[in-house]
Amino acid sequence: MKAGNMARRMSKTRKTKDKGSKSGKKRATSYDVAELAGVSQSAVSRVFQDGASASKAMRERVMAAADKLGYRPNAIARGLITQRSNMVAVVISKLTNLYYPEVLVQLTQRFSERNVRVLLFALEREGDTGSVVEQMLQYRVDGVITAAMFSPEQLRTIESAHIPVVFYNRTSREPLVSSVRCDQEAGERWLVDELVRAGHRSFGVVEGPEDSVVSIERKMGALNELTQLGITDVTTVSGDFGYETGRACFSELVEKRGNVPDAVIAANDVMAIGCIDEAREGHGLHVPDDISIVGFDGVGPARYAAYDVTTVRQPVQRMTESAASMLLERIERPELSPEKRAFSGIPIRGGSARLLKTGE
Amino acid sequence: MKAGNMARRMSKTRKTKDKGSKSGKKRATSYDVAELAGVSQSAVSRVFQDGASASKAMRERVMAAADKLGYRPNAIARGLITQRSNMVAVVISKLTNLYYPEVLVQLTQRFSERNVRVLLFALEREGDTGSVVEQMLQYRVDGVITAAMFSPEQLRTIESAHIPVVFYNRTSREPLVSSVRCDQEAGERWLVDELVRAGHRSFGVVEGPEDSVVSIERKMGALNELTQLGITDVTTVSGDFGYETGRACFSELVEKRGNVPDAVIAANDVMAIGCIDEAREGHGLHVPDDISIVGFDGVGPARYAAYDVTTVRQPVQRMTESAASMLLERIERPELSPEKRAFSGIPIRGGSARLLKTGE
DNA sequence: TTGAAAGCGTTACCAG
DNA sequence: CTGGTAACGCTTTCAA
Repeated sequence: MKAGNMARRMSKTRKTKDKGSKSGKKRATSYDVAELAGVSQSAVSRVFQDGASASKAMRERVMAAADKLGYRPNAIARGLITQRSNMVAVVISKLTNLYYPEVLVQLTQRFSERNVRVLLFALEREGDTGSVVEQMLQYRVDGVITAAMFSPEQLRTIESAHIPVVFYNRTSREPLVSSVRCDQEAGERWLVDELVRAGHRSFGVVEGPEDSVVSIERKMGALNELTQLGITDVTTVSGDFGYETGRACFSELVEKRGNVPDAVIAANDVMAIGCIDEAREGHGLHVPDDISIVGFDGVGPARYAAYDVTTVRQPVQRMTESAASMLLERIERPELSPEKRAFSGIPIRGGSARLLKTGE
Repeated sequence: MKAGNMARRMSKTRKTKDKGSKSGKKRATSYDVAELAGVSQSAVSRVFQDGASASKAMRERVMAAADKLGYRPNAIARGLITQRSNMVAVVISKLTNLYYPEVLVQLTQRFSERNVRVLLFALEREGDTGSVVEQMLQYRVDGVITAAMFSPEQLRTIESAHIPVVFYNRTSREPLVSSVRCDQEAGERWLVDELVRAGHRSFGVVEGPEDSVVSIERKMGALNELTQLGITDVTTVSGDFGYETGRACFSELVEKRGNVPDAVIAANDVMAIGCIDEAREGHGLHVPDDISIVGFDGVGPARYAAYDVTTVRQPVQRMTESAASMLLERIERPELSPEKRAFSGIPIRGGSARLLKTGE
């Protein structure tokens, strides 16, 4: 029973011999450090842990040996024994509104601060989720944040592995999953209310890709509120969240109606900008005198002087912060029940819509 | 010597007993599958490998058992024994031109296709590289793609761990590192040449953050070519790649000069757009009749009708593809020497600059 | 083709 | 506080 371990230590010893202190071929292990420091391997392990018990003298000897050898604890090996990879999966797809590059960066930073690494998955089509699920499970991620949809079956697969999931701006019908989202219905309601208050009566609605949940939420939010207010002159067309289809949609809208509506509600800022350009160039209209155009998101270009889009900004910072902590909490305490958080968007009164002054 | 292993198998057996086929508490291992299939653990391992030798019968038995148990090979354990994590680090920073959200997505997809996972690192400040290096080494990534700078010392640290590195749009003075970049000097040269050919004689140059290598390359590319052509009436101001500073820079430029230059060369499209807005709104100028303004990157907003920026587009697709394959090649064959690839940008003649017609 | 056994580099547990 | 030893879940010889 001891033989095995002796053999191991011997082989270690051999390895250490045939390498200099720096440029050796294989990376140093805790055994190498232990040997150099003249202590046990367990001691080395403890020195590199958080709540470890190690005397000051020990700590110093070990540290000295460690950085002489360029030793770094192997996170892979650690993950194997602790059953914690300290990695979370972040899933995005083409349909994910990447007009916020910050989302990814901020999420990563939030996790970094808490000593958690991010394994990034990008889906070509939304349908690729299958292999992604497979991969995250193989890599034993501790949790998942997804801005893409998973099928109920995939969700069950993940859940059966006891991996907590947080949806980002994707509300799932499943009641038992956690999510963080911007309250898009409320945002659309604000936009519609303001437009109607200012006298707009006929509307065009430009929706995004048919399979985007975000787009559907926004469209329904707007349509419901319009109905609520008794507005029936509403025409809907759909694009893909991109600038070009924004332009195309505007023309299609006008053609379909046979006239220009009082206002256009676009599913996002980029399409709103497309609409503005097409209204101006393609139809000689003045924005907002002839027509009001509003978007959603509050991305950078919406603030460019040429557009100054009236929109609702997503509180990205708070959303990412929230998503990260919800996930980490659930990793720490798996018994926690799912939770859905919705953040209100921030209304922005730009020059692209003719609204009443605040307080009027 | 045998005792240890017996104990192991016994404990496995026990575990299997107290769990149903699906909702058990712990995840199934190859031992569990082996037992259920009535074969050895090695056999299971082989079935889940690529070039393995396993009879058809065996394969079927094992597969059946495996998905009854919801078994998935543990990539962490595999990495430990094979010394290959199949993960690469991708490093970005705030200064990284994230106006291309695609870069990250495409890189990730390129790696995915080749069965390699991406570990994402985002730096708050460029200075944070220290802990990032530490983390990538701890996680034993097989390679690194970085769009942030590393100090020579950090570079040596990584190299001494025999981890190949590819720089993305960061040329390093070090001759021994691989890199993929857009040839920004050439791009700026094209812009300057076209402007001068069309009669522009006085210039403003708007550079980005002082510590951004990309910005410096672009500025130097433009200044050198201007000098080359004998143009001396050049004023330089600097911003931070953002829209607001683009606007501020334009005003600063005019104030500093006491007049309006014939053309402005901005370090990127976003600042060019800022300049255009400020020229129009702040100074009542007409673009391009009163002044020509050019940018760099070829981002989406540069194509919006209100700006139509004359610019040079980076061939993002080819660059990411190239970066990914360069890195994977070097992971496969560590003896390969470093290589630097520069891709020409794609000139775009937009309406923001008064240029001669092609062929004139 | 198959199975037994030895690691991979850690942490966890248990005596001293 | 310290050291010895058993996992963790896999791949990889080496015999059979």
